[in-house]
Amino acid sequence: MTERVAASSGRSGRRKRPTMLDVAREAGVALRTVSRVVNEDPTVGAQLASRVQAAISALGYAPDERAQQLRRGTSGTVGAAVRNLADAHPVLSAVDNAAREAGLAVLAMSTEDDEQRERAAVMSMCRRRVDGIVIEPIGMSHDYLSTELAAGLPLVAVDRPTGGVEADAVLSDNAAGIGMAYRQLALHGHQRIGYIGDDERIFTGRERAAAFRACVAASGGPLDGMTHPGAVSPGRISAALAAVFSGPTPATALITGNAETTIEVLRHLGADAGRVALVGFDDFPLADILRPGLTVVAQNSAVIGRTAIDLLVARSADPARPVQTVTVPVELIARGSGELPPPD
Amino acid sequence: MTERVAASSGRSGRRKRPTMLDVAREAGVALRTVSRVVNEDPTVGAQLASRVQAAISALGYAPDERAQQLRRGTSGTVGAAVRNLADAHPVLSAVDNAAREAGLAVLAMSTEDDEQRERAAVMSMCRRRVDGIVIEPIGMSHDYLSTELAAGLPLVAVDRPTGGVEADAVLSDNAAGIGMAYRQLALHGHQRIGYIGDDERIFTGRERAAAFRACVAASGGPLDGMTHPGAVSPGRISAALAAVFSGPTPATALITGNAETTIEVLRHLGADAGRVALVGFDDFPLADILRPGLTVVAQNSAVIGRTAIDLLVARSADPARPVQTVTVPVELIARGSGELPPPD
DNA sequence: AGCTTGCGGGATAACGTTATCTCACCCTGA
DNA sequence: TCAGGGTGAGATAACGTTATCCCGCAAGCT
Repeated sequence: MTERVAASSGRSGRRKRPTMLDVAREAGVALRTVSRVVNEDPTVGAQLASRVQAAISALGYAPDERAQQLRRGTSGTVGAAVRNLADAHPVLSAVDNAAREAGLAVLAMSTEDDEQRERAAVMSMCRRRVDGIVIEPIGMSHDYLSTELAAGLPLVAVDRPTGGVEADAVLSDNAAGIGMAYRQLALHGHQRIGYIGDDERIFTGRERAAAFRACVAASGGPLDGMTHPGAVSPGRISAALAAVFSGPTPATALITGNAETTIEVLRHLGADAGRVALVGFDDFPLADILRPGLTVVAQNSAVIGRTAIDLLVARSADPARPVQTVTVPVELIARGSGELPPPD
Repeated sequence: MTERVAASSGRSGRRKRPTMLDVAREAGVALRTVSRVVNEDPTVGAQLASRVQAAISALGYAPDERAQQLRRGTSGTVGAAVRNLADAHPVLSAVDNAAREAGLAVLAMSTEDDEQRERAAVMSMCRRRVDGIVIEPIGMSHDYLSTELAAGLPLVAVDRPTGGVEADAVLSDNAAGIGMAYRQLALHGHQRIGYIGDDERIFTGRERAAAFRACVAASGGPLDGMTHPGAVSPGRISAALAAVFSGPTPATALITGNAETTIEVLRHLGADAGRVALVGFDDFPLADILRPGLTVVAQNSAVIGRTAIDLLVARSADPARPVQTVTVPVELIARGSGELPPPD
């Protein structure tokens, strides 16, 4: 790592920031008048206002939002406790946009799929007195939030419901998505379809595996050895793949339960990836530049994010409104991999 | 979108949050004593402390961090103004982790590559009195920050330097990266190499294009028609590709100047992608599952993020220290696409 | 002229915390 | 018995805003 020290001698040390009082003195008016100008109170005269404005820009004054929040009692911020900040997160982006339109800033924190970190992040948000929290729940139990909820904290769960406490939630239609994937493969001649997905201890893993089993049962297909939920680790994926594609009646097609699994499966299939019919739950960037293109069940992140903020704002306005769960439809995007015929 | 209204009657309305004074009354002690207990001041007696603790948990009290910040004069928060929140952002993740270890929370805001939004985001952070800002600069000029910088705001630019004001910066070694890419292709027999990259109005686009030209000049190769900087739009990429691969001496290999360009190029190449030698600047998830695997020049996001926070903390401790620019090495990851031989 | 009205603008008290100062108290030593 | 120190805990003043109250002043009315 190369370090280059610039010629400049740096800054002039930390001066204290100008406060409203400084502006008032500079403009020769009372403190309260500066406040009025900042808040565009129409009762202040035009030439006096411009004098204050001049003082504001002369001093480079910017109001301290913490003090405003403290005084006003509202923070204008929503917390977003998301699983991951490193990977693509279209829902967070949608939340950010919707929040901005509602005049709210977003305090995003990563939970890294860790229950302790989720709790730490959420409690930190509470201490900051955010106006609401959007959470991708990790843990099974969110009892630690019951006091905050009772105090009126608007909380919206995204992707999975909260456990132990009642809160608004925005979920994707997991069962419908699995159904779409299954029907698409069946439509293209597949009778033996395998499923590899997330751990059933996780809500989405549970819902999708259950939906898959229901599809198989409904179509009268063979059930045993076709459903493989579990943690996303290279070893387990490899074993699951071996199980699905071996035995007397090997699968001819595969449904993967989330993006991570899909990618790990593709990694294992390697050069064979083009030969097996595959539909993945979750779209991801670059799914379209694979050969063949990857057929996916895509969640509608934009709608999910916006709905989450809508629910947050609604609860904020009326803390007593009934708890609501919104299910957002998913969409099948056919790109080729799900339309491959069986080997025969 | 399906809506389901749960049976529950919702919450009990918004109660006011308990304050330190409430705890003091509950425990029958003075306000100041509660503060001492919260801050683990050892001068408070054991049984009194436990009595206060009991009152705290009975009331579900959590200190108001805004008031603490106001009083203490520090916010324990760093702002992160990043280009994008929707796509993968390993640097942000590294910043988040490093900041957490330093006891700082991260207020992440997206600038969406928009100069106005960058400014709005940064000013909003300033109003929140963050202890420092990590920024991926968008605009050419950051003069609007000069007052804040003079007031001692620690500012660290990441990926690109700030314009018009002096600030610490963490940059990748763009020239070395382009050099690595060029040498790798030359090593595998390529003599005519093309470059498609970002607009030269953008710092990284400028640096990388310049480095590429220097490589070509140094190896005595043909320069004209080989360097194609510009905005990343499907139309321009398509035109650039046509230009590079046509004419009397078409290129046999390609360097792409950033991840966006790489992906757009792959999209255009389609089935031919496996036939052209390609090295991309920037690694991205899934680059390894393409066929052939994509050879890339990878930036060290983890080091970049950590260094940014280190610089921030250092400047916070000593506002007068000289401005510093740290250059982080890049790494070539050979996965196949950069090792393809020329067609002959 | 004296009174009301309206309006621009100033003093002051919150908001919830922490820092400084003060004080009451207990224990020790002479 | 009393001085002296150390210790635990309370009163009070900030931090930078905004909200409430109030006042001075000019104009319009009788």
